Amino acid sequence: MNKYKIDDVAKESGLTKRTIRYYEELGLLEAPERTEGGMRLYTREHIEHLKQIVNARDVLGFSLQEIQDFVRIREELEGRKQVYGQTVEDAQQLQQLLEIQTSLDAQIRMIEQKMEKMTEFRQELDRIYTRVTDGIKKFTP
Amino acid sequence: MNKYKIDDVAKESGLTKRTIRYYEELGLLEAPERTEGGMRLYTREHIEHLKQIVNARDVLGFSLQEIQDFVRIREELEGRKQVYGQTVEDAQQLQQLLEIQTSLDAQIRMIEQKMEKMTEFRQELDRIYTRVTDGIKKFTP
DNA sequence: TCTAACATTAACGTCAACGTCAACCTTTGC
DNA sequence: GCAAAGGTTGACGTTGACGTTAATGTTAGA
Repeated sequence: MNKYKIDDVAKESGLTKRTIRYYEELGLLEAPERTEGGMRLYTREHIEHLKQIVNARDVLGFSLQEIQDFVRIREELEGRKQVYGQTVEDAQQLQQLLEIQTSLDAQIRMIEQKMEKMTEFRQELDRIYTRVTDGIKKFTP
Repeated sequence: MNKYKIDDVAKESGLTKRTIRYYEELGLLEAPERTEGGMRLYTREHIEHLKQIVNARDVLGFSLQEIQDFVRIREELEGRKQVYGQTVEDAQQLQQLLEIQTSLDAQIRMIEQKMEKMTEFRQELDRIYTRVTDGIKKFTP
């Protein structure tokens, strides 16, 4: 089966059920299909998406608000696809793309800055590490 | 003068006075010297230390607790220096160094994992960026 | 020396990001 | 077909990381 209930999703993502619902409530995670009775039915895509969110949260230290900004970009791109058939004005479409590009630019610059700082931090750790191993050598000739 | 009062430190570090005192309360920042009347007098070292904390917090997304772990390592190393004169048993010193080394190992591995994930994230951004610029090209031949 | 400008502690307030609990409804396995 | 297991929506509780305010003391400069 390719439909998952919330507890399956919780187990695979490492999040609690509460958190998963909370992310949906915030608009971070797309609201899944429901059964007749109201039970949420997730797809693989939801799970992958959640893993990305966890990544951004834990690894990049993004707030849920910041992640929201990122998700919005993704959704605007998806949204564009859906209206492809209808004749949305070209100028407007272009305008939208340019805005997304600006947003992306900012995000990429931010990531690069973070990686730079992280490298610095790593080097600091390395320096300390060297000092420690040198110290150990003195005791174990 | 090489002594700073809390407002100077606040201005240079970008933190509020409240936050600076809070970090001291948590043990993140070393308690500074005081005047007769009880006013805190910081040194350049305090300021640099604070900047590192801000970096770890904002860039690496560390919680104050995680930063605390890092600060502890630094302090244990400094602490070792101070007792250098006294005859602390060699075996004990070595033991301490080995513990620090283990701690550092874990931290370095964590950082490396974060950088890996960050690279993934960057690539994802690049992919999206490409799609967007391709979309723009279609409108501007 | 006296006052305006800044510091200190203590205590309560706030906001994000969930945890937890209750009351109730669905599914599932025997 | 029925009980146990699991899901749903509120709603209130908690924790971390500070903000804010009050009451009071300290410094610096005219």
